Amino acid sequence: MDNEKLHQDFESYLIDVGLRQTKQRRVILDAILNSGRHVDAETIAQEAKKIDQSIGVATVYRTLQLMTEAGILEERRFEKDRVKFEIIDPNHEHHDHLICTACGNIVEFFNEEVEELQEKIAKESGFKLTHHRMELFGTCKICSRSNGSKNKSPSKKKN
Amino acid sequence: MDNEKLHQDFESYLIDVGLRQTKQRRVILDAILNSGRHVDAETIAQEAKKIDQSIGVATVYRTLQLMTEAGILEERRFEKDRVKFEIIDPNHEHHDHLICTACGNIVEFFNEEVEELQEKIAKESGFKLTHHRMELFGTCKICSRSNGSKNKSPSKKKN
DNA sequence: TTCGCTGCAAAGGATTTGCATTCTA
DNA sequence: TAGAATGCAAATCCTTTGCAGCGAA
Repeated sequence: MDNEKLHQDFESYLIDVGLRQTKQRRVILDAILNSGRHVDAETIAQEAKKIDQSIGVATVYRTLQLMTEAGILEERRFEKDRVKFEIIDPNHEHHDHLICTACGNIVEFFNEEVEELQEKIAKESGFKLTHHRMELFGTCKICSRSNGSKNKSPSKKKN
Repeated sequence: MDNEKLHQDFESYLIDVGLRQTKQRRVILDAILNSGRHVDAETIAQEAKKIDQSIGVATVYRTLQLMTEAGILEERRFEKDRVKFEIIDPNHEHHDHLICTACGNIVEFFNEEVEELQEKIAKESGFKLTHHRMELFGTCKICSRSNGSKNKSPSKKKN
């Protein structure tokens, strides 16, 4: 992932729609890049505060929404409560997720057959697809091996 | 769908786990049956109040959770905020959903290839699947035909 | 200088919880 | 009768909003 390009893409978007570039927006994008894939707003806010203590949560939420509109971020709702954000890499295709319910680990995968099948199913029902998601829940290799007796708190592991 | 069987299944579950049968629980199950597939807690609560005015929302939420644990209800999170509930018909296989983002209509579908593919993908990553979901978003036949200019408020239609 | 952006705190909205009371088994 | 279940209201928790001051263009 090219961090510099992301900053450029975001700034281009801001100029396009007539919005302003601010220090906070740059800091928050860096915070996201420092936080790993699939992170929630709170984690991003904490990371942003490490760079600039004065940044408020409201700005983080507003910026996250803006970046989603800009198409550089995508919202994911794997869990009941928190929304997680993921950077869209324009060089990679759409992907889906495998989620380990024991340790919380999330694995991304891309499968051409799934993509084709989705289009086929939509067509059969007369739907014109805009987007889709496929999420597989289960236990990952490691957690399956440890027999499910460990790793009691899935929500603790941040990724 | 056999309403009587559902009541029986739920009561069997209550007995099994040592919980009590109450008027409210029966009423709430009837309310769900009266509300259609994919309804949120608020709608169910309203429907329940039609039968028994005194039923509180807390009881509805607690009962919904209980029924989910009992395996007769499943939670669905198609939208950002509200959780929707769907009765699990034990005679039918697992299914996935097509969601019209214009009118809010939800179409259920079952596709054997999808099921097989999911298992295959999980196996490749060493995951043991417990459950999965596939959601296709787009515009349905009717909304596509009306050119997207109508049906401004997807959230209004309850189903 | 304009008016978009920000931080702060207060507001929202769905869901949960504490508690005294009611009711099932 | 025990203690599970209920209704009510207050509490949560994430997210959004109002507003006055700040700062980018």
